[in-house]
Amino acid sequence: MNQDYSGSGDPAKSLALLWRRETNPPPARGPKPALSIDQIVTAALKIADADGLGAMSMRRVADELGAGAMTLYRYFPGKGELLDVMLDTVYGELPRRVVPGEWRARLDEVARENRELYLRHPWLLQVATSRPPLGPNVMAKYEWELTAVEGIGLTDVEMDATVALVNGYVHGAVRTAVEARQVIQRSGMTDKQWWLAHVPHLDQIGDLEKYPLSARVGTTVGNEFDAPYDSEHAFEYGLARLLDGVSALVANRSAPQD
Amino acid sequence: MNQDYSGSGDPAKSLALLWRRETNPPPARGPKPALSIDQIVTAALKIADADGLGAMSMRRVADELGAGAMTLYRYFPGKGELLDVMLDTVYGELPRRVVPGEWRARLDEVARENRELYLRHPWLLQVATSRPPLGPNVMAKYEWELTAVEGIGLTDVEMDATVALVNGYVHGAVRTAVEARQVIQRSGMTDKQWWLAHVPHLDQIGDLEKYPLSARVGTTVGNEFDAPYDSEHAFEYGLARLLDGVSALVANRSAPQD
DNA sequence: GTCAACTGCGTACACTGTACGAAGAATAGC
DNA sequence: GCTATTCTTCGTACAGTGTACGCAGTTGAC
Repeated sequence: MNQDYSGSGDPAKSLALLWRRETNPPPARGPKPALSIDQIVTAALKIADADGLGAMSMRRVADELGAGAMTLYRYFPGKGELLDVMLDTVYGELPRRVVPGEWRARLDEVARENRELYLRHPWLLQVATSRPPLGPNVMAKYEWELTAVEGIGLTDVEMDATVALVNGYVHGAVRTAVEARQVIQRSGMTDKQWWLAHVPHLDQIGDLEKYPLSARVGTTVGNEFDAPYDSEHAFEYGLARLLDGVSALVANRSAPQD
Repeated sequence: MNQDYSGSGDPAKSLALLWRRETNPPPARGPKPALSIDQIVTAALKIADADGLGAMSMRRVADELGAGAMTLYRYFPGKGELLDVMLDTVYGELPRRVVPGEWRARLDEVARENRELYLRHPWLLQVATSRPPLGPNVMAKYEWELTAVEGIGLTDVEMDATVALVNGYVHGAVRTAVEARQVIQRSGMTDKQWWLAHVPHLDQIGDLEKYPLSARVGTTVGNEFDAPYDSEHAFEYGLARLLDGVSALVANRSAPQD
């Protein structure tokens, strides 16, 4: 679900980092810093993108920059704050296109842009965002997402809930897809191979006839997709259902019949 | 998203553990084992429920049982297999009620039972389930979930996708709720306190007027719920939208008009 | 030239999963 | 009862983690 990391410290310090504002005038005496916030964030992003959050240790980031591990603590209070800045930074990659026309097209765009972002930076899926770092890109993202559902008859509360619903949906769908992709890599087995390795033992142990629906549906799905889980299809199916559901609410709001 | 843990080993050994089948006759010579699979799983569940998956280390589980850490490896090939058995065990807590009447009531029950389970065992949210351990309760759960959408006009593929959609939705909704609950505990601040601590600095740093929708909607939501995120409301809202979406599909299937 | 202020970073600590192998216990065969 | 065999328990070790502490060395003001 989440790493525990999030900048737990002083809001002033965190916000200064996120918006790249120096709170104090630069010190007159002493050596100039050899690194910068941006350099460290870039190095950390490179590692997280390539090898995952688990591989992004302070030592590894420092190595990447040819520095000692403790040096990073001159720039960030801790790993949590580094992660906060990484998050705000990649949110900056969102094109944030505002699609003209219907709200549904706009909300669809929100879902797809978020999906692309998660696929490009799968470590995002591990970052808790219930109290997001209030950097420029986090703010702009929320504003853009609200724009998609503004002026279509929803209340403010419904607007917020709808945006959260779409975000949550995309998060879950991509998590499932990425999990499936990673497990193939790690295990060196496709889903079909994995299944075939289990069936004979399962058959010997349990009464497979007790699960007739699972057997029927599992077989059909397996044949259709050559895998128990086809992520592309699942994403499209789920998004269509979700937007249909929102559609019903919007229709109800614009033409209430009771 | 996920801990990397899952029993990566030999299917025969994993399935034997899950179904509690001894593959070989019990050994004649040597001391009798002092522990049992069930004892270890019970201890591990107690720790995970109380303090989270992060606290559930092999050493801690062993301590709980008054044994040495390495002793556990006589019973489980590794931590992954222990987690597999834990997962199958808690799935056994699902009442798996089959609600009579409409499919929607059944699917609603599926969502709510899963929600209860996640709330009772939040560590479940951290366990990757793209290749679930094929134990008795995992199998029964899938069969029960398919029962909810059987015979309402969906194809096998749509049945599987619908069940996955509902499961994914519940996972995401509870994850968000649990995250919010935990962050309050850890930080000792309510969301409102946290927000109030940030606003003055934000105001000084950025141009808050650039985010008019966020300001308006954020304020309304904050007033309405006394928190940026009210999990009960969010769950109900999202589930209603989702089932409405499925409803549209089911209606289309039972009365195709094109 | 002196000194204060600053940066870089080595070391240390308490954790993790688990490979290895030694120590001890229980039984079979005599 | 004795020995050999087989099995269980678990101490130690290793390569990791985030980061507190404090020392060494650099820079610029006076």
